[in-house]
Amino acid sequence: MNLPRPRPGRPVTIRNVAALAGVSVGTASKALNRRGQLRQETRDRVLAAAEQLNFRPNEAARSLGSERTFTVGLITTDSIGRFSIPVLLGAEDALDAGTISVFLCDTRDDPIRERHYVETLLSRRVDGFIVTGRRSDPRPPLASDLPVPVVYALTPSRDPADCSVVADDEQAGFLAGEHLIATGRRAIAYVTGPDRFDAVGRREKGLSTALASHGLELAGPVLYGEWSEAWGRRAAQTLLRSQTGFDSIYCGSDQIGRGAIEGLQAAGRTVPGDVALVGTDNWDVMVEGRRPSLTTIDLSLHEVGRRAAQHLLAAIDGQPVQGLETVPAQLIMRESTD
Amino acid sequence: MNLPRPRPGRPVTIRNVAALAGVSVGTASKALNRRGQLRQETRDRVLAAAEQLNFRPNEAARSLGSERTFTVGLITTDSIGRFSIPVLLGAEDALDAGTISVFLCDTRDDPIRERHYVETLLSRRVDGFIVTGRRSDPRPPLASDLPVPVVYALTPSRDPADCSVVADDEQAGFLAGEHLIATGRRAIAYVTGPDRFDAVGRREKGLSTALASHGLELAGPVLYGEWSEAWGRRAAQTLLRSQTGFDSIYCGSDQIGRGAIEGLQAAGRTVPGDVALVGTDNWDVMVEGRRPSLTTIDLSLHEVGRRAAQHLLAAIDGQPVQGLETVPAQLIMRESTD
DNA sequence: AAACTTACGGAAACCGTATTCCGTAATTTG
DNA sequence: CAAATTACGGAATACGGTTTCCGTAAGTTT
Repeated sequence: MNLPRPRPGRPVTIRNVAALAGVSVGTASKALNRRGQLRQETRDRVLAAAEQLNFRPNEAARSLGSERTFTVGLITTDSIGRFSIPVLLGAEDALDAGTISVFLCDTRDDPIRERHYVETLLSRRVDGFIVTGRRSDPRPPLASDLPVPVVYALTPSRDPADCSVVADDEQAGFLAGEHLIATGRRAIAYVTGPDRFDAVGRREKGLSTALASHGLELAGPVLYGEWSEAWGRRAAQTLLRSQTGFDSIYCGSDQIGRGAIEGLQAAGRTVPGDVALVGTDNWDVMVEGRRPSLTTIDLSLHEVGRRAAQHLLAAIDGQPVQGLETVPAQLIMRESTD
Repeated sequence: MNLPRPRPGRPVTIRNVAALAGVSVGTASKALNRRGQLRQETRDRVLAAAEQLNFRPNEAARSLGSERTFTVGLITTDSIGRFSIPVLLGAEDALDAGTISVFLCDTRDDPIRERHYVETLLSRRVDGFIVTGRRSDPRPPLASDLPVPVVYALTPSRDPADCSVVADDEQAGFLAGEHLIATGRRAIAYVTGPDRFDAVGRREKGLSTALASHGLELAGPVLYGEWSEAWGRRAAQTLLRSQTGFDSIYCGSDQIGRGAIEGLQAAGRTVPGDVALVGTDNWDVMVEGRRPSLTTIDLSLHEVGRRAAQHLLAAIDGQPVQGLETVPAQLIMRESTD
């Protein structure tokens, strides 16, 4: 056999363990992986040797034989922003259970970087990809004919055959509408971001559906603007100046919601007394930053990430899922509605 | 030679490339890596074959021979929060230049998870670790006698021999003080977070130094509280009620700063007319959310991450750096000071 | 006690790539 | 034109594991 002694400064190999335990490499491997038929005494001897040398098997070497690397690539297009973080953490939750490690890559919306990362990760033989981004608008597929499965989280693929997990924007609008109606509001306005965002339209649809089912219509035209507090403030003023009668607002983000609260209060209106408000995102800092705290719709991004990771694991396991999955949103009630 | 044809559904190997090009594996390897002495025609033939088969060398296999994996572990203790993100992005910037991939692990402040991740990443033979967290208080070293270098970013190691890169809290306080004095303020109050945070004390020290150099002292006792807007509001009221004369406040976070602005305005004071304010963190959403926008101290966390990664690269390269490095903060002037 | 199982553990092949060494063919030199 | 270089590319080996195959020794059966 003639096995080597540990070389200082270099990682301990299974050969060193085998040498110390006085067995062959093959036997050592079996002992460490609880395979094959070995005497208990032999197993123990090997395990003790491994322990003593602080042996850690080289995953790269293992994966050479075994098809899988237990590694996935997580590609985010938006610099790890407010939206991708919960998705990322949710994904980590699910992957962790399978003791899978995550390569994180941030493309910063640059297709060239994206291409480069995909290449790099393919060289590392990741078992699959999760792709996420800031917006819920569809994006082009990562690449055609990749050798490993891909799941899109939050930002779906434009190809309907790909597996995508997204938030339920339509239901978000619906929940907001139902809640406001249930708490006695009848004249609901909708203040939101730029209308080029798909989410903006989908939420309107859900909101309108809720209203229609009670024989109501939106109070005034939809107010499109930016996703900012400043826009929320201005929109509130606009609403007050216009002759639109309204007793509540559904806001497309918590930032808009917070701005709207400020705008209303500055004009002497009370919340929720005169006007009730529902935001979107459940962003702690915005929602709790000011009195009254903001009732909001939580889009369950953590769950979006978790489901995406689960689908990826299934696909890696040979059980791919196709098409779009929508994760339910949740209403979180706070002080801005009653 | 007898080389195999590509097996469908399995990654293309260098053998397949060699077979297609009609050369041996060794020759194919040389051609692909621009090594050895080969006829140009042969190189081209191999490269063409690789191209045609869409060959990507297996990094795991490569790293088996070569000491290095071009991979580092990034361990964050705080669920990828507001503070670790810029650090992380800065690190990515620096690592990207070396085409190094990043394993991201989030320990969620759990030492057991941390231990587990370290083991996992060591098995994957990462070339080094970057450790980051939420607070600037020192933490215990990642582990003793790790076989690879570690650099701490933002959160320094308790062992002074370790390499840590941190923000300059003392200078942050100093800059705030100098700026307020330069703009004509003489009575500066300090509203901040819990005094168990090291950063709180260090900023006070810097602030006091600036004041002392102009023959001034802090206006009233330091107001310790939470890192929240609510505390900022309350602290403003407290200051107004107390008989402390003050014409400006240095706030330990932008959230506190924003709350303070609200508190002052609610009491009829103008900012910066009656009271000037400087915040800390340069958190866009807080700083720009409300008029007047907030002058603040940017702790250069992105740079902290970048430097940490650079030190790690150097250490991996055999040029380790020991001890603490402090990255300068920057004053960002906006409307809350004049 | 001879024949047959079973338990145990070693040898060897394999995973994908890089590298060292060496033989052969082509080219240059005397 | 023979001898000495040089150019080229194949074979072998190493990297760190896992797995298959097989031989030997021990235990069981009749």
